[in-house]
Amino acid sequence: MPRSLEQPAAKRGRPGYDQDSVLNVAVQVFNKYGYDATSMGTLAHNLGISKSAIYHHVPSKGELLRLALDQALVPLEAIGEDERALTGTAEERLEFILRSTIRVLIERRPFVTLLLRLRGNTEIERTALDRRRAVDRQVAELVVKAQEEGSLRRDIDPRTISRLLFGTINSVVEWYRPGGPVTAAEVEENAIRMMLDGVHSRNR
Amino acid sequence: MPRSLEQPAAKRGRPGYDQDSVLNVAVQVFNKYGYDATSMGTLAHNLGISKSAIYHHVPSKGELLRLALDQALVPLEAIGEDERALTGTAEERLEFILRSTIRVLIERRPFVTLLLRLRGNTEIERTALDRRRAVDRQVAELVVKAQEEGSLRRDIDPRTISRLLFGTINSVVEWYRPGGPVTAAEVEENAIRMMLDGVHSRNR
DNA sequence: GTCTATATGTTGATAGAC
DNA sequence: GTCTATCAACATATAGAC
Repeated sequence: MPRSLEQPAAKRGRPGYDQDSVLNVAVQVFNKYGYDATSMGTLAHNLGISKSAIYHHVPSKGELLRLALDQALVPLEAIGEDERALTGTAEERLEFILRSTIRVLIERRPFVTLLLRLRGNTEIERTALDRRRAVDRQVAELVVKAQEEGSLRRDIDPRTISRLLFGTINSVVEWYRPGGPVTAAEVEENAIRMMLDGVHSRNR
Repeated sequence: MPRSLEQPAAKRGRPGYDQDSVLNVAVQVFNKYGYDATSMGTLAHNLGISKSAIYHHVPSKGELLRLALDQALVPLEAIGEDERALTGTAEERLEFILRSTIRVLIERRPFVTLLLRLRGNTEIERTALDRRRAVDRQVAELVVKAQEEGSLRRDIDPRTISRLLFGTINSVVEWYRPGGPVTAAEVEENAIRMMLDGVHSRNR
């Protein structure tokens, strides 16, 4: 069971890693250099231990990736199972999912970042991408329903809408940093307003 | 001097590559597997020639990347130097730049895709990222001016606005495919409308 | 939980023939 | 413009001691 993600989990004295603390450092390093460009040697150096010591905590580099991706996918999948994603108008459900996605994206930023950059080179990556696509599909369906409902504009192809919505939201991982000039709640609110109402001023 | 990018450039008989045709194939392969995950062996296989034959056309893997990134950066930088990006209201200039960026993104999709996925691991990558950031900065400044002008909403931090705008636009490379259900002109128009006016229907 | 060695394959790149 | 042969460096992963 994963511990709190707010702080590096363990890492008390100095080394003395457990799987969680290795995972947290690994994801940071993967995001900095890219998963493929990160060797177990580079990772070992960033952990301050030897390459072989990593294999005490995790059986392979691929498994390290799988564990990290799960940290993003589990909460993302949970959104779609929440009651608020399943009841109410399509507009309400859509907004709930968009807001929740932004929140998960920020709370688990390093893990989601890793997920969003996958290329599908290995079976592990392809499995993760399939799970991600299933999440995306739910939004695409809600966009169609919201258009039929009359709450979303009908002059734009629904697939284009849902893809641009995800593009907007997902880009947050590339620039949001905790402790920066904008709080997580502000990012959520601003992104939602921009997506729903646009950037034009209303008095025009 | 680069030739037309519409068709694979050369590749008449079968092999007989020149630098441009090697570059076009290379970028496709880089985007499929990721630059770092693509070995010269994989690339050679996709080209149908041997590894060493590639080195007749290009001195290194890094130089192949540099040439590809230039194909994206040159037209992106040209947008900011166009007269329409420098005259008129901030709103007009911003819309011109956004529309032009979407166009370049679609016209040079494989090259821009490569640029957008860089991690900055090598000097070549860092130089390209610097050039990209300079392009982004121009938009960020225009957003501030458009807010002062009164054409853009003032209740959202300008940095957040410009970053979400780029997030929306840049995501196009991940799903737009020529010959697909949506034309390039439609993508441009729809993305602009969504960014400026939002996805909400107007009669609410 | 960590280490030093080591096994085994793959990497980017070169030499030199055709 | 392409090839085969080759190399040193580096990759992931294992063995076994402390």
